[in-house]
Amino acid sequence: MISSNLDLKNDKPFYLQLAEAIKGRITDNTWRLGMMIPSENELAKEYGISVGTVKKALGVLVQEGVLLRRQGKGTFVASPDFSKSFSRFFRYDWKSGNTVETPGSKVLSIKVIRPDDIISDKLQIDPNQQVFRMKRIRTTQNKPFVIEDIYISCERFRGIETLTLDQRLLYPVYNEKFSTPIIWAEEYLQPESASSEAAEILGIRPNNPVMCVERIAYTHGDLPVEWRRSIGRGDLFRYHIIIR
Amino acid sequence: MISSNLDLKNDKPFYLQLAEAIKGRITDNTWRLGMMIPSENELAKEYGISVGTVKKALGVLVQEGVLLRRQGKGTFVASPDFSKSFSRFFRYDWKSGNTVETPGSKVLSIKVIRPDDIISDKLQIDPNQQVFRMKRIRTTQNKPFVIEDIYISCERFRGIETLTLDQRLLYPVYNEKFSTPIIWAEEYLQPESASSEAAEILGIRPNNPVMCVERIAYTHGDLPVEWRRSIGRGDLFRYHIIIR
DNA sequence: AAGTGGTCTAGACCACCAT
DNA sequence: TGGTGGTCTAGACCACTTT
Repeated sequence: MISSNLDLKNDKPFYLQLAEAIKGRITDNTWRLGMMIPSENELAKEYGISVGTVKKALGVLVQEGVLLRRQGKGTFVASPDFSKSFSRFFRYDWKSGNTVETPGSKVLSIKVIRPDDIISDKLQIDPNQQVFRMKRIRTTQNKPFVIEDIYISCERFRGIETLTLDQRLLYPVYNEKFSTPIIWAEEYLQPESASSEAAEILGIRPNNPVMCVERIAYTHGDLPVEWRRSIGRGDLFRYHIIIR
Repeated sequence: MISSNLDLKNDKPFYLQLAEAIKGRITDNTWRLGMMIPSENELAKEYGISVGTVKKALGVLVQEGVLLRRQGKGTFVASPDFSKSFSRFFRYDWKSGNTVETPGSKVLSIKVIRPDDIISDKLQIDPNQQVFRMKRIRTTQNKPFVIEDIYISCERFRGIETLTLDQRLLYPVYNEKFSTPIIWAEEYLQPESASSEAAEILGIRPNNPVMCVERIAYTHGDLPVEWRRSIGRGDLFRYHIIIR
């Protein structure tokens, strides 16, 4: 076993060093999403530390959402499910007892472009590298309620333009076809008035209120891999957040 | 020492029982915001459990933001600072290198009213109990950018109408004058078009975009104590959120 | 029965803070 | 110097899952 041993000279405690080592094995795809990682006893033996310290390291990663632990079964690399946190933000339950419904989606266009400064900055890529620009609409009950403008690196997502993306969530595609799981994201929200083009697509009147959401989605290593700008119908948009 | 001992028959582990017991002492104001609580050794002795288990209980509460621990000093009841999380949501750094500025505030009116169903429901109070309704504007560089409509229980906040509230943050007042610290809050955001009255106050045109934020603020025991509805100028509003 | 994680103990040693 | 929390050990016993 070629174990990358822990460093006594490092001022970081063992449990944090181990947590980073585990994250490293996930980042480099040694351990993939959903896979079981070695047991507490194996890790303790491999790194030459006590089981208690291993437990502490694993606890940190569970807290961060990187790992899942199941008593009697094992410890697994977590598979973040963004479709859930996405739908949380829509008032699907607004004035109706409807069941939750996954929004439909339709790709309007995918083009290869040179990124402008904002996009290359957000995606942390070289401005000379090309990116895909995808325009997409999302629907509920067959009516468009969100327009999305999505930018991703051509290099990382080479070939995505040949896939069938209609009616699919993108993040599972990123994960399964391009080994790029989305781990976390940040969003910026602001209210705007609908442009005439947006209003026409969304079936509302120009200058009606819309919510503009900018999102940067990150994979392992806090690497940004997608930038998107969404315009949502104001009357269907309700964002819920807990502040602690 | 009248120690409420832990329950072996309870299926909850000791460390969770202890965490709840500590939260109870904070809720009933035995231990107040900012106060130091007994040391690990004292708690272990008092409850008849090992120090390791106490450490685990305290770790849970640190994670929840209830406690703060300082090596060499002690463990303290955390004082949530909402002014910070509030200002996070405004684009004070938008297109300018300005330093962060606490918004000014001016109370337009405080009235005693009977709550409607929505408000008595949100505040979980009897519909026959009276509430204060406060209208307030918040300013930056002496220009209004948010209109607030705030509802609080007359009983809990008896006498607040006699205080000088202009240019003050409300949550420190709740905490210091009424022993009601705000621990957490939930918000609902949606985009709207400015009404003519709102537009006049905010210095924008009717139907310009505004952000509507509804907030329920909770004190200890998840008890709602304030409901507020804010209308913010769309061009000055930018909400930032991290999704994990 | 064997292996997993979950809880708990009773220590040890360290780093930090006050006095 | 004594008290605090932070790290770490080397076990024990339990609950759960799989074979």
